[in-house]
Amino acid sequence: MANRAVNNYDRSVKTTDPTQQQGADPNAGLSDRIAAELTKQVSSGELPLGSWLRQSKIAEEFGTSRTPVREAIQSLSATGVVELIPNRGARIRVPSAGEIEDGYRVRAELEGLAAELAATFATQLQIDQLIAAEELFEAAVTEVSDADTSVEVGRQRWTQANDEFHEIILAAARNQTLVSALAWIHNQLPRNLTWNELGRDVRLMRSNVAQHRAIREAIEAGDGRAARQAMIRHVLRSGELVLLGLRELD
Amino acid sequence: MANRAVNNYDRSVKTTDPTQQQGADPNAGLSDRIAAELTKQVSSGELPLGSWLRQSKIAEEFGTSRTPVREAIQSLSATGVVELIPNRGARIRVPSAGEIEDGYRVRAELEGLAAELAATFATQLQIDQLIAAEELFEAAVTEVSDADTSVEVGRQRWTQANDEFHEIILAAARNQTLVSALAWIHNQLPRNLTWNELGRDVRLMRSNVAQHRAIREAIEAGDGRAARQAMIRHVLRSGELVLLGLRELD
DNA sequence: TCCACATGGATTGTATACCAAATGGATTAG
DNA sequence: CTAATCCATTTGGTATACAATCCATGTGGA
Repeated sequence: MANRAVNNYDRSVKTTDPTQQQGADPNAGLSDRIAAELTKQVSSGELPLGSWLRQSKIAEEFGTSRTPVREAIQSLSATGVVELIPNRGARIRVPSAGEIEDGYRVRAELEGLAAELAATFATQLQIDQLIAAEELFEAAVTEVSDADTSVEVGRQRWTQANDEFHEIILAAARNQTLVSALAWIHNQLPRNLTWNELGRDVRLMRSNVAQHRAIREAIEAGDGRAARQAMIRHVLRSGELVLLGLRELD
Repeated sequence: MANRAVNNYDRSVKTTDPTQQQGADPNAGLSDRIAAELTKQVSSGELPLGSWLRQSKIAEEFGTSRTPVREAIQSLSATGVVELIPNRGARIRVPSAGEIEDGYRVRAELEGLAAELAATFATQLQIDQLIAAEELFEAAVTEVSDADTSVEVGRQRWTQANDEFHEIILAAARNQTLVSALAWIHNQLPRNLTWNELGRDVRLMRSNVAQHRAIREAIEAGDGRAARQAMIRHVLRSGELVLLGLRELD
């Protein structure tokens, strides 16, 4: 019925994975666009972990039939965003403590590789971008310390800085499979877990900023081994923080 | 019409990814079963790289309607087995040289981590299983050297030994995310590429067997760092072999 | 009071039919 | 030999129907 027209500006061959990035989707494939939008909503926390994905409701929201919605859900299941329970539907995966532990170990390895590669391939421009991201971090810290500004602002600022920092390193690593692999693992491990723990304590944030600086310095110095080690430590500490937060819930 | 009854021996909650392993599918979800079967056929080379997946034909083969087939294809696209060309259909992805290079770099890292973890966690039983796999390797080598037996037998034997060897290490690593991550990358990089190069030259095979032995010895000695290094070298060499084979085609 | 069991509503999973849009190749015109 | 046109095939999406399944709720009995 209410069917919005599809704009066909541009023919793209679309060789990459659908749900990979948060970027606004081009033309190809309603199901892909729905899948991408849903993953974005999961990552942003707009859709809470453990909640159900009702096909009819989603179809209504997007103004489509159930068919492309079901295809999208299949994609989400394949990428691990969602778990499929037979005859019950799709539920947004809430990782167990064990899965988080395992996941951060793998993520550390991959990001460590990215840092090592970045140490040999990074351009001066990318180094400068890393430094800019660090300044964003410090801005976020002072914003949180400041009693005036809301917590939400600080959260967004910090998240953005963090995303940028890691994405710059990833770009500098010049390995497309690595990009895909990290996108994959970000679907397994919900992104924002870290902030929940970090945002409480300014000392933790300062420590975190220092870790980022150490990574950048190693990359700038072209010391691949040091960059890798610094990155691995950084990611593993984040994982420990998240696990600590989980154990508090008992 | 011709609709086979579905056996419901066993209710499984099915929390894991659908196309993950090659194992025969349980109950849940026709689309999942189709996706799993198709990925298996791609991995085994039954479906050649670059060929098209025709919805109608597949639907006919499985005795279903197009609906679950389309959902399965969406899953395959999400896992990277297939590339989706708008209005043209799904084609089995044939990775470029660059993708293979990047992919093997990532795979080396992940398998290296697995080997390191295995060095600390492997049980004596698993060590024995690794040794058994090594004997399978040697059997395959002699079988290939022997002019009587067909090449296909040697190929299957070697592939099985290789799969077993790496799966045992993976099991010994005790990290479920790592299992999933390697399953993911196996969908990006078709599995059997290595054999095509390895099978030609018995010296290459012997060298390969030696690499496997070195890995096992490091694991047996509990030397994580050595196991990681040996595994990384092993995987990277396989990647170089595959790349050499590709360049020959020019 | 509490447990076992039937019942009904909601939702998924699959089939079927239909059609617009697009694509690549064949055919035809220049 | 090239360019425009036409056409068969295939996808992508809508709509609808319906069996199977599951869960919650309520009912009856010990």
